[in-house]
Amino acid sequence: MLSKKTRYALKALVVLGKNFGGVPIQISKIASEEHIPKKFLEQILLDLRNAGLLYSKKGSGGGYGLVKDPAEISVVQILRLTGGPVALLPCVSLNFYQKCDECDNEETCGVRDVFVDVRDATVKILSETSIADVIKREKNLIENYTQ
Amino acid sequence: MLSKKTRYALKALVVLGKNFGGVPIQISKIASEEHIPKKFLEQILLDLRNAGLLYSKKGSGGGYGLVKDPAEISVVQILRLTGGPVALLPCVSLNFYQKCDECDNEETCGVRDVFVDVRDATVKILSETSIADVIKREKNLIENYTQ
DNA sequence: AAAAAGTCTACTAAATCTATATGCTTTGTA
DNA sequence: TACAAAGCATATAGATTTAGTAGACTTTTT
Repeated sequence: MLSKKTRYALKALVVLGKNFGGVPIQISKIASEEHIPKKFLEQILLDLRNAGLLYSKKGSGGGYGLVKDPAEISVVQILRLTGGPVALLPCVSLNFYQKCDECDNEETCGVRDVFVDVRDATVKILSETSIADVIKREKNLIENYTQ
Repeated sequence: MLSKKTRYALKALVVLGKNFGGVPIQISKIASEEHIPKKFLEQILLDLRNAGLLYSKKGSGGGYGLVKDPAEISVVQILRLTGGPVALLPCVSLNFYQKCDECDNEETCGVRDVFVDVRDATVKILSETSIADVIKREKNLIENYTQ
């Protein structure tokens, strides 16, 4: 399961992605639109800023904006920045690997082998999907929904 | 991430799967072989028994065994029995669905749409993989490893 | 100067997960 | 028949993680 932090980050990035190229958007605006606790969102956006994904502007008329084109930001990147492992087992994680306590030899673990496949399938989808793609999907869904 | 409970269950089922058709295996044997805390494993196997997956025999010479052929037990089934959602978002889970607190309309949520795809890919792999398949994978890994 | 907005750190509350403890029941066997 | 082996069942404790809150500070604009 993704953490709330990750979900909130994705939601916020979609908002910022739609606004790419425009004037900065305030935390409080994103928070109220997306029903995210403001102080929590503050921390999250700060992390994303410190990771170089967002720029910020203080003072009146300030707020946050994307540094890069939303087409250049993949969903998997956000999961890794905000949450942690994409894999379902620590011994299978590419970026948050941890040795399996109970396995004598994880090279020959059949369970692990299955979850390597799951990880690969998941990473494939999430690395091929950008914030821009999420926005496109949303548009398509809205079109078909109101028909 | 899978819980320890789920991992332990899978490990235990692999042991029991290899033994399918033989005499019952004791909790303590599985626990020591697989480095699983015995009392914890007790609870887990009890759950699997109550779910109809295992039979048990009390008293001397007792233990646990699979009720069904390991080829008939899918990995996804074990996750659902022991852990919970396979999906990465509650609003996307087939068996543990929960409404998204922050979404006004989840039918048109682009983020959700992406994680439906991820869920489908994961469920496909894990429902096509049985305990027998895990055992086969293990055998293949061992063969290639010792070469 | 004042207000708007982000920055930073610390803390707390709640939930969940992992594991342990204790006593009970059933079954086989000496 | 007694005893030991093994599972059954429930309660509880400890640890960890997550989610959210608080408060004081800095920068920028008007």
